[in-house]
Amino acid sequence: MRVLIIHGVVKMPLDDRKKRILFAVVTDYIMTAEPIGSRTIAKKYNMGISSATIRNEMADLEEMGYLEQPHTSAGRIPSDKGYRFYVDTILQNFMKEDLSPPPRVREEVIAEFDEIVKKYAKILADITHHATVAKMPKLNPDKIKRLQLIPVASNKMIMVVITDTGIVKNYLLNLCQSVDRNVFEFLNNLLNDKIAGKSEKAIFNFLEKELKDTLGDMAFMADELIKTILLSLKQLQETDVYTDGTLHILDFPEYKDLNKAKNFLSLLDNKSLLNEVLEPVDDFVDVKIGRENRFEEMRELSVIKTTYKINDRVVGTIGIIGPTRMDYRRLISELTLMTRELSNLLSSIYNDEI
Amino acid sequence: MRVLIIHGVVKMPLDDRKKRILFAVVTDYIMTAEPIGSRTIAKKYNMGISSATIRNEMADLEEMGYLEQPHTSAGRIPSDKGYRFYVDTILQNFMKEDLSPPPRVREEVIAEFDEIVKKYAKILADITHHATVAKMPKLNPDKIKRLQLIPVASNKMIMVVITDTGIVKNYLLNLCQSVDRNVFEFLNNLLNDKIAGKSEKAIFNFLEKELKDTLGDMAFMADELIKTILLSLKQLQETDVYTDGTLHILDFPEYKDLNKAKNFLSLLDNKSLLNEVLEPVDDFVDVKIGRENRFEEMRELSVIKTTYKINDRVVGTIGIIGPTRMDYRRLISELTLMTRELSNLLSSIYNDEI
DNA sequence: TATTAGCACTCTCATTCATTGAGTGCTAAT
DNA sequence: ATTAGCACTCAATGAATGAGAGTGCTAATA
Repeated sequence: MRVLIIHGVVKMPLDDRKKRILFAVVTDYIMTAEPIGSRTIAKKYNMGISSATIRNEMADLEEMGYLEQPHTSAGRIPSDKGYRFYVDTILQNFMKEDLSPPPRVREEVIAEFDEIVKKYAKILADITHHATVAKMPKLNPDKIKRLQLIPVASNKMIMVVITDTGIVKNYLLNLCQSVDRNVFEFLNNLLNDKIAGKSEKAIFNFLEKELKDTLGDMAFMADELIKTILLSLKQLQETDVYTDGTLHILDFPEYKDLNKAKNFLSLLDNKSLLNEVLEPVDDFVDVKIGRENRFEEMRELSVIKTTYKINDRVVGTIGIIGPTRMDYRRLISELTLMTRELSNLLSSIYNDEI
Repeated sequence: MRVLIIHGVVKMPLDDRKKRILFAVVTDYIMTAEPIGSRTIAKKYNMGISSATIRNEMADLEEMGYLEQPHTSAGRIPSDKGYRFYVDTILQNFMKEDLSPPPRVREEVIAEFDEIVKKYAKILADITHHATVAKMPKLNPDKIKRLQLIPVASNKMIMVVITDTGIVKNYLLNLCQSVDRNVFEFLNNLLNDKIAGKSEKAIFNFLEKELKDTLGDMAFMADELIKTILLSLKQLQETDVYTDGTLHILDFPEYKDLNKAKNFLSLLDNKSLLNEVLEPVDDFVDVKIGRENRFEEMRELSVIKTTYKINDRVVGTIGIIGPTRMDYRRLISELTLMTRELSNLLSSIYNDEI
């Protein structure tokens, strides 16, 4: 445990009574969104001490940075540091608890990877009444499992790219000449030989040097093929961010101010920022409170996030985002449960055979 | 022209002076969002008549239903009927104008159909500062162009469904037994023979009666195939609605009230309602003002929409949605221009050869 | 020494009230 | 038919006010 030494006096950061008062402030503020005063604490959370004593303790807590006062004659509210203390305590308790999930009945699914993740993000938003964010996997080129060209007209074909997590992307190719149908098998074999499962470097090498020669009298389609394959590589490495339940934030009293609401909603529209926010963590669950977030725009927001996996391999992140005043205990619990289920489901579908 | 007969007196609905006053009110209100009074009109739009005369005319216009008064001592604002008159006049003028579009440089595109439409909806939202809505095509089963099964593991395969507009859907199939790779050609030929381009009835017939027999010793995969094909048929007939620029509405003074804003945003989240709202029209451009919309929730909203096409075949709808106070003239113009471009682009990519 | 009661003080919030200003309808004059 | 003039209406604004909740400090108490 960290110890503060001030003026030569060894001082434990928080004695038990301070801790209880801090918790009372945090939990009450989470519920009511109103600053809470010494008298209220004394009455509501019967502590067995008078409001005056609590007043003194609160002054201490404020000095230590755990509490803040919106203005002189208001009650106190938790600071980021206060929430942090609260969350750390909660997380410790979570760790101790038995985390084996009540396994739910698995539903029948035929859906794309993204659809499944989106569905879970939606459910999570529904049950938590918060905005949720999900990040879809980013893939390495060597995760390409198969490439398939499908003819759709004499001078058009569709290229389907399949990755090891079953993600499918497709691209329409317009060719300047017609292609005979029976060359497709040759092309498909060629592409799968040279690209599927190969490293980015090997793929580039093949595209630059070998492809044109190998194609022989079909060299006219080389450019279109190269362009499309490069595009697909680029797109596979783009991560997709999905949000749901964004309108829930309008129910929070902190966003009765339209401008604040607008800023938050804009932020939730900013996919590239969310993408960074959702960088995977290897912790059990990661909580960033207020200014702990790297972005200035998020100084009044908290993010609870965790990763979802396929057979213990991290493939994406899912999170909850809201004002710093949030019910961390409940949300952490809901998030971890949903994520565990999602991971189970994905693992059972996209098992390592694919 | 329609004529009102009241108490035996033949009365033209709007003489020229009334028309000019009505237009002044509409255009001013569109800009300022403030009720406008007789004196302001007299000064700002120098009509050559006094405010008192305008006052009398406005009283008439109100009686006729073209104007409304928010409260006794406020100015007037246009009613739905007033906007309707304004819009009809505008549309007449639009019809007369030369509508040949200034053809822009066509950019290089490799993207899916949906992506292109979304991109145009986004641009439209950006330039109009309004929420835009786009409806993607709904497809008939007989528009399936190709079905392709792609093996990805011994007991897994992906089914790719391609329609005549290049829409690609894909489904992962989990089989209970392994399938030898060289049966795929047989399966692909079978499916394309029996399903691609066929009517819904013929497809059902094939799935129910022929499939199992034809498969022979691969009958074990029949159920999975049937399930997947039926799902894809269902999904192809689902229309997709996409929205963009929804946050622009928070800039309108009518949505400074958080509850109104929330209702509007929720409505824009309601895909199935938007889907109905965007039912295609065969008009040049369709404007629904306030209560002209079939939905009670939209009584204070207007929708401007039109269809986009591939070679004169309607494939989807794109629209602008906002408060009844909107700049109809400008928005109609922007919408029609963008839509014409979109149609051109789509026609050039998905020409009838596909 | 730690706690508590008591009190003066601060600050927000809701309410009230008067004022202002834009707009109207009506009437009488042009 | 048009306009000037006037009394009237109503929403919006801002100042004044009081209530209420909370604090910090001091002195009394266990």
